[in-house]
Amino acid sequence: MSKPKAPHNLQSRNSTLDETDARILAALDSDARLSMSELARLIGMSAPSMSERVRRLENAGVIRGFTLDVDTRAIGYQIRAMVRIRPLLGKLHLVEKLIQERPEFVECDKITGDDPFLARLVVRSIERMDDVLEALSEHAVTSTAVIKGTSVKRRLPPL
Amino acid sequence: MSKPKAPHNLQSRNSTLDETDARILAALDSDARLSMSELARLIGMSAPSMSERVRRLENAGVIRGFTLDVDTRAIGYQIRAMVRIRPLLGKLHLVEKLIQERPEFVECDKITGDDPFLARLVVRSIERMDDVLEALSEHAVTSTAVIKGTSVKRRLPPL
DNA sequence: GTTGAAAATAGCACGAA
DNA sequence: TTCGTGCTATTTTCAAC
Repeated sequence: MSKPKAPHNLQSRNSTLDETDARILAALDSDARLSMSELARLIGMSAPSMSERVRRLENAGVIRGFTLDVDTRAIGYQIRAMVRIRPLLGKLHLVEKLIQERPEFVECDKITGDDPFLARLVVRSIERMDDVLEALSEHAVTSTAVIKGTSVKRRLPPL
Repeated sequence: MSKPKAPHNLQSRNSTLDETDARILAALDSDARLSMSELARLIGMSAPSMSERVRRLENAGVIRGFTLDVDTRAIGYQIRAMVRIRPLLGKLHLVEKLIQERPEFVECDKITGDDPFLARLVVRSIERMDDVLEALSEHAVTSTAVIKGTSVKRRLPPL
């Protein structure tokens, strides 16, 4: 009775997610601490199968981890900003190291264009922001845009 | 094995985190699915107390939620980019709505400066990226920087 | 994929510092 | 208040199918 499944391989490559996987990811994205049993109930299958599916998604590298969404304001970090960083000639690696070592930079991507780095900065106050940027000013030119609000909260792309 | 706790209220305001809370947040940030018992073992306290602390961090709004870290490449989204978006005169709200309705924009902040929006875009291919940007071109000017890599993976600010 | 039993865990009431 | 203990309900895991 092997019915050849339709090769609806919509993914451009890799780990083909079926619709169940998509629903699992969506559910876990909204609450990563859902119990496997509850998740199984939601999707409509048994707990052991659910555990196995989730484990597979982890092993396939689709799920990289389970993380926290922390409100940095609630712990005293009042200011968030996006900072474009252009190291002076020959200082690319030094500047990258400085960014990595400054924990107020909570995220940093390497990007194409005039400014090699785009970093997310979280600080307790404007004064502190100035300190952080000042520390870079000897080695890089920075452009800072303060975050006024959020239009789209982090979410998954269409599955 | 109890250490005398000093009221070192380091937070600039709000929800004072003690050192235990900081360790809890750090542990959950690296694995948000840690069981309360295991977490309790790590930190050195009983499971019920741990549950209560975590619940308090949630109620205080410090922990906003538990989320997934998904590798979008592993599900076929090969390209990531940061897009600065400047709506044409009078089109601010329209453009914001367009961004929100386009699921490939997985995050968007409202920022100060010439470009009101800075969005993270995740697409399956360059061609698809062009489609998305083209759809905005009638109402906004965009500047796109493709992400080549990561210097700092999302992390918590110093606690 | 399922079921069912054993081990681990979570949630609750209650008492101690 | 915050934490610990002991109890019960739930969940996880492992085996076998």
